[in-house]
Amino acid sequence: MTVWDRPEPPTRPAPLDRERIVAAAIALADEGGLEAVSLRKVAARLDVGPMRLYGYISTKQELFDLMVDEVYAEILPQEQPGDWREALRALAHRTRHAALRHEWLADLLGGRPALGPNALAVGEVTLAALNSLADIDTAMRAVETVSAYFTGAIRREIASLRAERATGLSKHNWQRASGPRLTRMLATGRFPALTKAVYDGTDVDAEASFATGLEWVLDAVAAKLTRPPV
Amino acid sequence: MTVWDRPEPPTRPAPLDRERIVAAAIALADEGGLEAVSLRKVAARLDVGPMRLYGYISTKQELFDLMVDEVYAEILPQEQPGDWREALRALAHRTRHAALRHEWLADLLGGRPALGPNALAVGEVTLAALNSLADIDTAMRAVETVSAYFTGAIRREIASLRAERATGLSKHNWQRASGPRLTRMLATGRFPALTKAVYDGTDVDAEASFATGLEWVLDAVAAKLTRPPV
DNA sequence: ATTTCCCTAATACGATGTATCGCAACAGTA
DNA sequence: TACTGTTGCGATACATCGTATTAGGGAAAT
Repeated sequence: MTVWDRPEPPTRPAPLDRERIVAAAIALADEGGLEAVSLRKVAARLDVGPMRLYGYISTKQELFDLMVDEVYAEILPQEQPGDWREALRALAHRTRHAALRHEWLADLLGGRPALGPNALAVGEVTLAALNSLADIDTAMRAVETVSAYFTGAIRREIASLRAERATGLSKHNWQRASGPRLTRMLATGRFPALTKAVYDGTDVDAEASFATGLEWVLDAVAAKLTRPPV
Repeated sequence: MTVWDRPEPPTRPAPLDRERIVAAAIALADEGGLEAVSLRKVAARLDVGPMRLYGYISTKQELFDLMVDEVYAEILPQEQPGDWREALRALAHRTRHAALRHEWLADLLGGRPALGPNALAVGEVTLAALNSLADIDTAMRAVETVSAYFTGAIRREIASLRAERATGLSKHNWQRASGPRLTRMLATGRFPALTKAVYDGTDVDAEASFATGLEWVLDAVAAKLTRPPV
């Protein structure tokens, strides 16, 4: 019996697992933003019927959760950081860089509790860095405060970045020059402080402004950590 | 010619303006969250064809922008606040309360630059409160830092609130008791700091934790404002 | 060899955002 | 008063989406 006589084996279904699914979804999101992620497109990229995915996730939201946790793996520092301040600073900057690599992360950050394994691991090393310096409650408050800051700051930065991209102008230049409505509103004189800020404010690098605000918040945390040393 | 003889006048199209549209959209969002807002449903609530809305907005995203700016009208304080600290504190708390009234705001906050008239007005009074105390750049940094904090904190709070609502348990109790996977993961011993936080941490009121973190950040800002008095 | 069962793919459904098109009522002119 | 142009509204249409349901076919069990 030659090869020609034997029928082809039936096409086996493409092997699949969550890792592959999440990777495909992240690739789509990196290319076209969150809105480019549809279960149908993810499935297509894996040569699979859309319904197949429901064996691995039961809702699109769960896919987003998995994507976020995958990014937390990038955020998790490889080596144990030095002191608490370095740990929190690193967490903030690593999260920011992850969001710059995966802008869609900004849309998801803080949107729901992150309870995946990698997110937990990040939480663990972060809390651990504060272990010996404060009681648990203070430590949690510190982490939450810093996290709130950088979550909000990252979201704003990505939002500005997208707006710039959409208009093709830097935010500052846009406000000053062609944003016609804004220019008109500022010209009304009803917003003197804003106007001064727009025209006289220094254009500062996004990373620098992020870092500055972060150090302020870290200073605040430091004050609370050392005040009652516990 | 009696009334009976005269034909009814032709049904005039329902009068419409942005205000009505936005109000309908906000009502829908308050009832069922952002995902309950569809142009069709907004139109239906106004007894109008869906396409009619495109005379007033050109995209669903624009409707969201209008909704957000409408909420900024609630956030704008009625009386001029006292000192800068009071101004920033009030801004934070008023935004938080607005988000508790309109939970969907948390999904939109920081998602894109807020440039509507009410948002600008809020920005104006906020910046104005810092006018005499710092140069423009410092003032902007202060506002941005505080805003980043409360934006992130509000998002987290609403996210937790929804998660609690979905499971019917307080976050703390849920972690401790029935969240089976989380309990199992903590039991592995791989997350000692987290475990301690979950089991030994005090359950604190959301508003108190928001306020505490806020005061920390305000302390930090105060330090930077007074250091170089300018 | 036959039957059972599970997994896959196909089909189906209701909903969505928005483009397009045709019409009907009004304004202005003859 | 008849006619014509214009404007803006509604209906229809389309591609897409998340997901429920169904039917089929290969693997495992008998």
